[in-house]
Amino acid sequence: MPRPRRPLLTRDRIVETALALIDADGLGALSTRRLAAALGVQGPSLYNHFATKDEILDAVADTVTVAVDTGGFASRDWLAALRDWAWSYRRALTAHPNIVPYLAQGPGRRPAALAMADAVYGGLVRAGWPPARATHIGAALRYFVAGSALGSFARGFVEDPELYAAHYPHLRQAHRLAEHQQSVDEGAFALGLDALLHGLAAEYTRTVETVESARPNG
Amino acid sequence: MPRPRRPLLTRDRIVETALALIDADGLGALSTRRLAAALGVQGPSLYNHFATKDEILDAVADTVTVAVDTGGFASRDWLAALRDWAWSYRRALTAHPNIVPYLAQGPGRRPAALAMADAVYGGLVRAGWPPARATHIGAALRYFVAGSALGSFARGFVEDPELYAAHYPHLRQAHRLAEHQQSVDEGAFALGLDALLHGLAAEYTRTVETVESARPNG
DNA sequence: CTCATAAACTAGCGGTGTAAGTTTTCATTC
DNA sequence: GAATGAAAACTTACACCGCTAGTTTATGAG
Repeated sequence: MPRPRRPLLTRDRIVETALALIDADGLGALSTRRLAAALGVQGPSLYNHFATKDEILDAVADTVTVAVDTGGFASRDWLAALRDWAWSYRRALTAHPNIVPYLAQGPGRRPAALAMADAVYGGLVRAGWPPARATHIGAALRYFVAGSALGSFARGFVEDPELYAAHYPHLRQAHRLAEHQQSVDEGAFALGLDALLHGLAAEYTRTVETVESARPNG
Repeated sequence: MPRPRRPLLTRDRIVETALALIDADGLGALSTRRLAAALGVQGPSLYNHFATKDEILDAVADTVTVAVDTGGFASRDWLAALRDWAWSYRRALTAHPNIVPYLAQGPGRRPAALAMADAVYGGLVRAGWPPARATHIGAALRYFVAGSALGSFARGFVEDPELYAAHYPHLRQAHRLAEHQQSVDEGAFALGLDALLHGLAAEYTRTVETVESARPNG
């Protein structure tokens, strides 16, 4: 087949299909040939639209990040904005858990990931956090969200009662974790996020507010 | 070469060499043939000692986990034990960052990972946390530690000043993050961990201690 | 001494990412 | 409207991947 009258592929169609395949079968199951086949095309044709497979994955990762809402930093106080952002971030990642290991490597050059970092960092600095602190807070929350979406804690345990009964006295019920996967993971996330934000709020009153009220224009 | 007089391979030697290769060149660069070559042997010979490549990676991951110290749960109060454990866990992972994506998938059937989960969960329950809460706390800390070791926050940003200057007003200094990688990542971890533990301590006094003092044997 | 097992080998299968070169069509320019 | 260059599909091919099968020989147990 030579060049078709209407292009068979577009970047958008490739990314969309790649995400669907990753969601369905996992990151490891995405090969250029399988992706091409799903698009009704031969493997190397993809390289007319992307330079490498990683470039395709970057695009997929960025479409996932686009769904993250950082609007709170423009309209709400920093603590509420952080909470909203963290939950939105988590929802975006858990909607496509199989791409998270790739996405968790950092923003790289992906526009949506950079825009997100920009909004979070800018919002924290505007709220009065020192720049270095703002970096730390953004990083800490990213650690937590990425870690929570990366491997489901609950699914990480094998469903094999005998394995635990033998050697791990406190894990007798661990094989049941998979049943309640979603509630375990979400409960752990909610608890951890609340604790984290609680601690940050305390730190804020201890450092930022104190310093500001001591300044002439505080 | 037929069967040698003294075996050329042992499981330990394979695991040790695999970890060294992963540390040096990354998880993706570990192939059975390259690993075998580093051991002075042909690729398929590895399968006399391990059934699959994943089994090798499991063994590598578990040797990394062995270094995590959970001793605090036997000797210290739960909050100090959590802090010690989290730092020890982080040190163990950041010593071998390239294996973290594999390790972060969960304990599976790896003995050291299961023993760690057992110690943490047991310690928290013994301190008075309700079992469901103990699960959440262990998971939340694992999220945070794994996320922090997974992709270095600082290294996730590309070293390209122009990229940021153009479109991301608050990230003008982001290209410098890589220089201070270790201090950024450690600072973010320290801040986040302190905040998390601070929040958990507050939750403890609010729920566990209150309930215990209300009980006859409180 | 016998013999099953262990531990190396070689050969090979089906899969991978992607480079190279071919063909035809589209879009632009003279 | 013809010429031309880029675009978008193709086929072929390379080096690598995890792993299986079958071969050879040394070891260790009965």
